[in-house]
Amino acid sequence: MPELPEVETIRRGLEEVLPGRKIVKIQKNRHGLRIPFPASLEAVRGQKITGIERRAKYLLIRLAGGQTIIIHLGMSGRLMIHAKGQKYVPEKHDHLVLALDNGTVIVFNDPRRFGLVDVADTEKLNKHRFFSHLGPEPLERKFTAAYLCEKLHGKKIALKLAIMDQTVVVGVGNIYASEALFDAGLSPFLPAGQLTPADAKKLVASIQKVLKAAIKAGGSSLRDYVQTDGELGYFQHHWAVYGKKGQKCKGCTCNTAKTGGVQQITQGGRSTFYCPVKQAV
DNA sequence: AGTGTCGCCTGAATGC
DNA sequence: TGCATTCAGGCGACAC
Repeated sequence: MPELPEVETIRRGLEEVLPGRKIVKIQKNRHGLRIPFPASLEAVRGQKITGIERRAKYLLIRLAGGQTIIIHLGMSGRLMIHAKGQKYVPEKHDHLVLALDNGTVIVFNDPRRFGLVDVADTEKLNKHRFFSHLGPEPLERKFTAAYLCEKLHGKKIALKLAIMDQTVVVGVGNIYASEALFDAGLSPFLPAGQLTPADAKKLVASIQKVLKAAIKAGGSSLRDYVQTDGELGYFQHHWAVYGKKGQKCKGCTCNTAKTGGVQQITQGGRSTFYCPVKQAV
């Protein structure tokens, strides 16, 4: 699924082709995805795109008219760019198609339909229901060990769930939560409020490290992830613990015959992978 | 308020 | 072989 690094990679791809272009056609192939397509989506026709930004896992397409198209890819969403001259052949689950004034076609395909598209006034975006409650971006200065300790103070919730909480920090999904905790050598079960300042420092560094590495790799997390240029990519990414149940963790020095290797358990209805040796409570 | 659970959805993987 | 079941998960809604 697209997590922050994948969304950032897509943002960079879109930034290459969208700014300066005008949207000339909007084709809705169904009434909506997780939420209905807004009536105001029609009003973006004829508008010029001024920039592409990202907040958490949301893509933000800025329009000259003062509005922003909000796109979330959910679990299985893809954006594909068909440059002028590349024939657009409709595929199953192509839900929204935007045509630009230079012949480029942007397609939002999402089999599982957990994604969403909305339109909002750019100036009021921070008050929008998708954004008003969000915590800091993990790669920005506000996300520090001191902030994390203070935010988690008194919480009994498991650390893994805490760092996936959008109000704590955005963009850390199920895969990177497991990877970051492994990198930091912290137990996913630790009551979040018990995180020491020293370990918070490690955790912040590890979250930033794994996200940056994934962005550098060009986004990576799902097998069916497709880059915005339509090319398949990065399926070969190797996780340290994610998806490695029973196997040796990255750089493993454990006696896996005894430990059973990487453990897979469920927290909050989601799979958590961890090394019982390096991430002991 | 903090915490836990559910449901949305399809397709791949697994089970019998 | 083929059908049925399970699993994957972001995130809002809801229950306690």
